[in-house]
Amino acid sequence: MEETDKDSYIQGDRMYVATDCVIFGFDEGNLKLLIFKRRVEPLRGEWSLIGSVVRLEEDVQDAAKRVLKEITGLDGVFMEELKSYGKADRDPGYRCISIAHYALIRIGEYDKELVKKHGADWYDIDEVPQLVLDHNQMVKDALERIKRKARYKPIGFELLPEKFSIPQLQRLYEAVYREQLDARNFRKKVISLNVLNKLEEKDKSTSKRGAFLYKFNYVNYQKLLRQGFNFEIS
Amino acid sequence: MEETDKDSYIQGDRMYVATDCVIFGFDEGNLKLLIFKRRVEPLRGEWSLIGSVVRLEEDVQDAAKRVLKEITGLDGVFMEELKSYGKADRDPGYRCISIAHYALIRIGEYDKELVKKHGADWYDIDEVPQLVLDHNQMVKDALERIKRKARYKPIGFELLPEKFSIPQLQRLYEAVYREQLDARNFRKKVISLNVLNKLEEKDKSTSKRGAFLYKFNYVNYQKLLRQGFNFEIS
DNA sequence: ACAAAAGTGTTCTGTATACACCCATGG
DNA sequence: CCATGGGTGTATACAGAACACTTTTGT
Repeated sequence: MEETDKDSYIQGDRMYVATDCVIFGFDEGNLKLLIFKRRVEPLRGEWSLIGSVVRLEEDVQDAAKRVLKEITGLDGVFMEELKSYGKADRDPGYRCISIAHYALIRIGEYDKELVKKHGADWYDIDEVPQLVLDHNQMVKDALERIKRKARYKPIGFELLPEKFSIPQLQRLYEAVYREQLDARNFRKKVISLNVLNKLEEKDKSTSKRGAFLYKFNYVNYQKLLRQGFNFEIS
Repeated sequence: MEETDKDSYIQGDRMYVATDCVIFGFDEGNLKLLIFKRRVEPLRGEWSLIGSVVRLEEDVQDAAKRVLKEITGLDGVFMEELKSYGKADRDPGYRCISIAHYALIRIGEYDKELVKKHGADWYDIDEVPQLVLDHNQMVKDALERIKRKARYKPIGFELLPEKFSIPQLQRLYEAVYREQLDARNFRKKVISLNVLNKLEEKDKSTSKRGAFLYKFNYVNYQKLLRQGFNFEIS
């Protein structure tokens, strides 16, 4: 389990390596963060990112994937190393460095039972409570990272369902950049990249008229990547 | 010492945390890398990045700084975390993850005695020999990082002496990007950023006419950072 | 019929790019 | 006097930014 691993190891004379996951989702126009309330000492009752000690025989990256899977049931989603948190005094209990990772998940697809069972919950990114240790810093760093990353990688598609409308995509970018975008310019830009396949279907959930749905075209995206391109949108 | 720390700790039942430093310099139009030849087992005689185990009471970042200082005598130079290398089998001897860092140093300023004493040497970035473990991968990753970083931060100034000419700066960018740049456009671009103070002096080392020297204006650079800007040069 | 979101084009402006010649100096 | 690298300006193309109205349809 995410918390017990760590706790069962407490000793004062050695270094522990852990990983903590900053898990983002997107829903109803808001960027969300998955956190959980600790049920065991130390720090019982405090909000925390989800993490675990890295096992001796386990790749660090695999540990992060394991954590994500344990709490959301998901694998194969976008996940990347953020950075390490290695201050000697970051954890008052024992010497532990954390290699933080961040993940972008489709908020419709996670395993709700599992999340509930672990006492985890989604928080709007503006309403994240105080977290244990340096976890708020991790969230801040991860946010900056995805903001920057969105400029050269189409990060948004990881967070949306398979079929999505252009206004939906725009709301996502607005949530990440924290600014309003011009609908005409936005549409022009994303369509010009040639990585969207328009479907016949419409999404009628947000308007009477309905917005056409699109799918992300991974083949064209690969081509684009090879050429090098700029996804800057503002 | 950079190697002995690690070696004196060998045990099979625990996780070690190390740091390895990718140290770049720039000289005579070439980007260079500082590496050293191991003098003790294991892997005696092999080329390696410079690294050390992170001490129990030491911040990871401080460990990286310590390593850099031990071998070059420098501190206060630009140094940043690259990423972690956490494969369970990356080091056949024992379980050790490495938090790699990269540094950009002024090649005229390091302590030559110290470097020599450690068996270290500068290699042209195109002529780096095979290194131990995953160190070649670290170098490759660091190179990609500085290439990308150069697009939004004026990374070049860390590698040049305090006073430098515009052609010198251009050669540095050419070495990092691995492509020829147009001298007129390059000059136009860097001057337009308003972060260079022109001096009266000239550098006559590369031409008879001499090229005016400049200093980097950190105050204006801070202003620029606040506005957000694009250092893209090509 | 009206409210509410989706969808559509054009103009302007700034910036990146391409490109060729004169300048200053030491030898 | 000439070889070598330093320094300068202009024209063109392209991409980002600003901007307002029509369409659709459920209620």
